[in-house]
Amino acid sequence: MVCRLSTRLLNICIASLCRAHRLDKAETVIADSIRLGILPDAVTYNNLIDAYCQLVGVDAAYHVLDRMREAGISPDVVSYNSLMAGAAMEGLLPRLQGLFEEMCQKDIHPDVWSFNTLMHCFFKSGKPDEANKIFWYIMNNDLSPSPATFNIMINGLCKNDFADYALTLFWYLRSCGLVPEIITYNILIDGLCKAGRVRAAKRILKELGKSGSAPNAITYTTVMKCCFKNRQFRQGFEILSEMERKGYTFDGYAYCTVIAALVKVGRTKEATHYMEQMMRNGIQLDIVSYNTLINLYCKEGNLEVVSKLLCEMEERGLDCDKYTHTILIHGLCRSGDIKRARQHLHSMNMSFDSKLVAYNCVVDGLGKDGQIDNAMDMFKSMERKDTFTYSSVVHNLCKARRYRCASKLLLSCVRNGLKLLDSAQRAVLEGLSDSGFPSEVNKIRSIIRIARMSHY
DNA sequence: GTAGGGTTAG
Repeated sequence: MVCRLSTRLLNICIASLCRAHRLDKAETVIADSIRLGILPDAVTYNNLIDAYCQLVGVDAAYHVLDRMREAGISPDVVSYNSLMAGAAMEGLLPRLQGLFEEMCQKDIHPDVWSFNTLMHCFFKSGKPDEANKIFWYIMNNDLSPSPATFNIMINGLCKNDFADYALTLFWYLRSCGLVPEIITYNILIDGLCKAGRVRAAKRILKELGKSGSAPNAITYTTVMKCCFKNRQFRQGFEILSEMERKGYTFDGYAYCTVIAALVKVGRTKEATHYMEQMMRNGIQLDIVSYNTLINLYCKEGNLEVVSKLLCEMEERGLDCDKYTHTILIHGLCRSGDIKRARQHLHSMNMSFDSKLVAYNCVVDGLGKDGQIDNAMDMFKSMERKDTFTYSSVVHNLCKARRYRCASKLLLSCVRNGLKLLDSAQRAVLEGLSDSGFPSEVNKIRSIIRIARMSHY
């Protein structure tokens, strides 16, 4: 009895050390307890497996499984579920499948958690069909789906362009005896917003209001972000005020959303206010918050603080990502230092897709600097181009009054199934008509109309 | 004891 009670105390202690990321200390406590005759049980090891997965990696966690067996304790479904969650977190689908098989071979029956994790990893690995199969396996084999089953499905479907299917599942959920959670609403609202289905998202938000459960800070951040993405800044900032009025706690996500939006509309003073508040509230900066702050200081032209932040990141062992580089390149272009921007772009050791936005910045920077031929050269050298690449070049060609060249690009853009930004399209059409090519204008208009129809 | 929100180009 005493020993069992002590093991429970040991587990409470280990759980709290793991939460505090103090793995070394947890190991010392376990070793000391064993010396005192207090033996760890399955819960102790499962806690440890979970912590190793999150803090070190699934391989390190697997060693704990070996130690568990050596201590005469059989790993159970929780041990395997934790390991599989670790593999899913690292996106290691084959590893997860291996663990799943190993578990079945050892006659440990997978539960709905195991299947949920498998489904999640299939989605993460870009295999929505496989995930869908698992979902229907759960449904058809009476494995009692949990709310998480639906959350993972709805999230995965939204992120893989199946927003309609996600909506259907949302309405279907109740007939399985489940009630949507706040997470379910948040996932769906975000998914629909990102799919451009703002009206459907509003309907779900209304549904949340009717459900009796309250939106949380994540709901607010999600909806706010959706407004900003659609350039509805006024509405977005109204949601911000409401969030403040109602006393919601801001975390790093909320602060970064607000700061980035304020920077985008040029309200850097207010952005600085929120940044200071974020610092005062002791929010730990991660790579995304550093990028947000670097962007703010770039916009203000305070390059001294930018380099200070970069040093700080390095000291803390945080690597610059594509966003950091793109923000810096954009900052250099804006300050008129196109040469350094180009150098920085070429020093980026990443895939072309990760560099696309940075390329767009430099192409635009060259055009704005009056180097339209250099801009065209860079444009031609690009492996892939998007709406922004075309729009920026077209805009700059119009500025240089090279309307014929701009209209050719506009047409090739349409042929590639891309839409030019309205402002760029207008610039071409107005330019052509002003410089005496009205028939050209009509031709382009009808080609655009036909292209749009064929895309529907 | 899973699952959700944040950063770049116009």
